[in-house]
Amino acid sequence: MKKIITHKEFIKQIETALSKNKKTSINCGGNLFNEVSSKGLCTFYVRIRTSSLDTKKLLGRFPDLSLKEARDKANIELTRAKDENERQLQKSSKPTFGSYSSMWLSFFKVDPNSNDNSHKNNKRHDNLRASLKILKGLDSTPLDLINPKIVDSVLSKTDKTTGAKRIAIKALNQCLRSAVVDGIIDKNPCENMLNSQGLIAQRYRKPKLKGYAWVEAELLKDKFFSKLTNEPYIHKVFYTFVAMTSLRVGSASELRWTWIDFDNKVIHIPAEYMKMNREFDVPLSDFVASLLKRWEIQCIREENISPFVFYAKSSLQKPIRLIQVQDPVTNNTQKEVTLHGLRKTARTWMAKIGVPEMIAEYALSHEAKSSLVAVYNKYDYFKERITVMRLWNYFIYTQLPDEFKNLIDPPAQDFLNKCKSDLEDQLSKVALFKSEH
DNA sequence: CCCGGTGTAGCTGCTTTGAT
DNA sequence: ATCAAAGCAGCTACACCGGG
Repeated sequence: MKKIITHKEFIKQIETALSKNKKTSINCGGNLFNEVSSKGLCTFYVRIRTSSLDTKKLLGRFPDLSLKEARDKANIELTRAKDENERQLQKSSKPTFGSYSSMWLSFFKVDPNSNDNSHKNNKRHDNLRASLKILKGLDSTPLDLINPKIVDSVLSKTDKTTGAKRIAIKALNQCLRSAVVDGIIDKNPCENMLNSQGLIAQRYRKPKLKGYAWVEAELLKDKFFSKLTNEPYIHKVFYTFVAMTSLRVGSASELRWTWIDFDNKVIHIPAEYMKMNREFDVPLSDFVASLLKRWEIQCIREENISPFVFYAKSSLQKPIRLIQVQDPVTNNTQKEVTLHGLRKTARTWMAKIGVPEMIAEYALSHEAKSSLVAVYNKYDYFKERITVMRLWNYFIYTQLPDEFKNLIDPPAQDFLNKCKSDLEDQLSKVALFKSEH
């Protein structure tokens, strides 16, 4: 290493260099040197040499900048370069996203020889693999250099749908979270990539939905039933059943013939098939009874003997897959109605015809508003619900197109008349109540 | 190559808990 | 006593896959 020269020596060298009228370099030691140009400009430079680069950086000109000042400046630059280099070295020691993610992914691969995970399959693994494929552009990036901006630029180059990209970001986050736990990176900069309000987040965020879609009861015919007239028999029975009983689709899909008591006019649903593990009795109206009876006869005629009222296509021993009945509804109604939304429809209608809050809530199998009431009030309003259900089912019946009405034995005319007058009575009571206030 | 079946993620809305 | 946040269970959407 060149020894550090003194101020006196430096001045002397500058003078000789200037007199030469020729480009000369004066080495001042410690990576600092001064280049004297042919035109007499004396410029200080510091040489910065690390593993990745070898360059000189301009510090200033003599005599504006003294030798001492230049040396101080040079030292600052050198230490900064050294730090930078160390960070770079550290960075490059981190594994790349490609290598880490493939290791991470292999964890989800189900080992067929292990009897521990016999209930699993490779769906999850395959889905994650698909997401990582979308992020292939990140494979050569070290883990600690991944940030939302880079992810965004990689994603914008692919032609996948926004939904697929969003899922890819979720997968990326899961992977990076694992990397944090493994101690490879300190934090995941993409953690809030989908949650924050930034421009990048907005590009991938899912538009918020306003609850489950539903329509007013009066629109059920046009917006729901009429759009499903071409569905198979079993689906039509399911839709009518769900609309009339206002059960959750999960409970309805599990319905077994043994739960239905035609004699006592009740459907008894065991606790394990209801939300919150509460057993639930549904009053069986004449409409629903007829609907189910005719369906049962049809099943026997077609020799589809199943413990389930709504059985799966794949096996008579399995309940119907919800997606089977769900998809036609979402597709045919242009997402204006969902099966769960029918409960809202029923609840709104009941409020409109003046059914007391308590009875309506029980009809939908909701817990009483106050837990104190729930503890002391064991009465389940079953008797009252019989009437409510009869009126609601009569109303649904009036909403059914012919293709659905055919599923039910034509009720006796005087029964229909009674339902009609009962409903009108109830409506007039509400009208009176309204007019007095 | 399409159609229907499948598991999972994320979301919704009810229920419970906790704070005032 | 009241209200809002957190927790939880169920619902829908999504992407994939295998069989026709």
